[in-house]
Amino acid sequence: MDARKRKRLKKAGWTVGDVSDFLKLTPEEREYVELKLALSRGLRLQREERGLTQAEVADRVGSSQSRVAKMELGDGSVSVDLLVRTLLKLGANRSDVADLLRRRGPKTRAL
Amino acid sequence: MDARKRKRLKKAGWTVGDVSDFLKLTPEEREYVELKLALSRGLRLQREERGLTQAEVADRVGSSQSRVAKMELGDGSVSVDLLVRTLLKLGANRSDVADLLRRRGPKTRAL
DNA sequence: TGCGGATATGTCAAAACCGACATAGACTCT
DNA sequence: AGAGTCTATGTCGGTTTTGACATATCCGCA
Repeated sequence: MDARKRKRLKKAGWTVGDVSDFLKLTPEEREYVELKLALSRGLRLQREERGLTQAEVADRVGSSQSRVAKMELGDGSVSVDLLVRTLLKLGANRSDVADLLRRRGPKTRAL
Repeated sequence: MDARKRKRLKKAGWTVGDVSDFLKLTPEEREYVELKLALSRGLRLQREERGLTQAEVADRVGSSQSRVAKMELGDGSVSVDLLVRTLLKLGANRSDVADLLRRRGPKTRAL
């Protein structure tokens, strides 16, 4: 990859690693990852809006701080199922979840 | 989020039992069930639009006919995760999934 | 009525997931 | 620097989910 392009991308919020990693995924895999990250971001936003800690959220939804951290990071050990159930327990409804799915992540906006 | 409770709701059509069960669910549980049913219906529609059998879909997404049947029925043993991954493998994207989530089911419209 | 293709239901071993715990890192105070 | 608070990471035993298989039920159609 061209050095100038790399520099430009970095400035725009990209890292070179992210891009090449991305390109290794099949379309379905990429959609799946992004879908999950959209829910992750939504969860973190919900929590921050309410000024809660991860431990408090964990309490509220019957989980643990470490798992909430993993949820917000889109960790591989977290299923879409868990993310959805957690969001619903925090008061979201189907339509809220649908909204989150539509939202693009900050890193992919530049595409 | 007990799977037994969900399972009791999977029967098609209106019966007195189903309705009273419905009223026993917490809001989160109901949202979860409906969200899942929305994806189930979406999957069946996708399949029927393409004129495929459950066995063919199973093949295409690396599963089995019986599991596809369960997916389309919103069976308690099927996770939202599996439904989403299956839809994506059939060519849907995040936005398509979001559309499905928003759609109300024919059975709940009468409420 | 009986056949054949499609869908539904039940079960199970293997894989994936989950809550919990320990611990490390990041950050802010004093 | 040390203590306190919050978030990130690694691991693990118990639970849930999954593909596969067997079998049953449904639905035309001859």
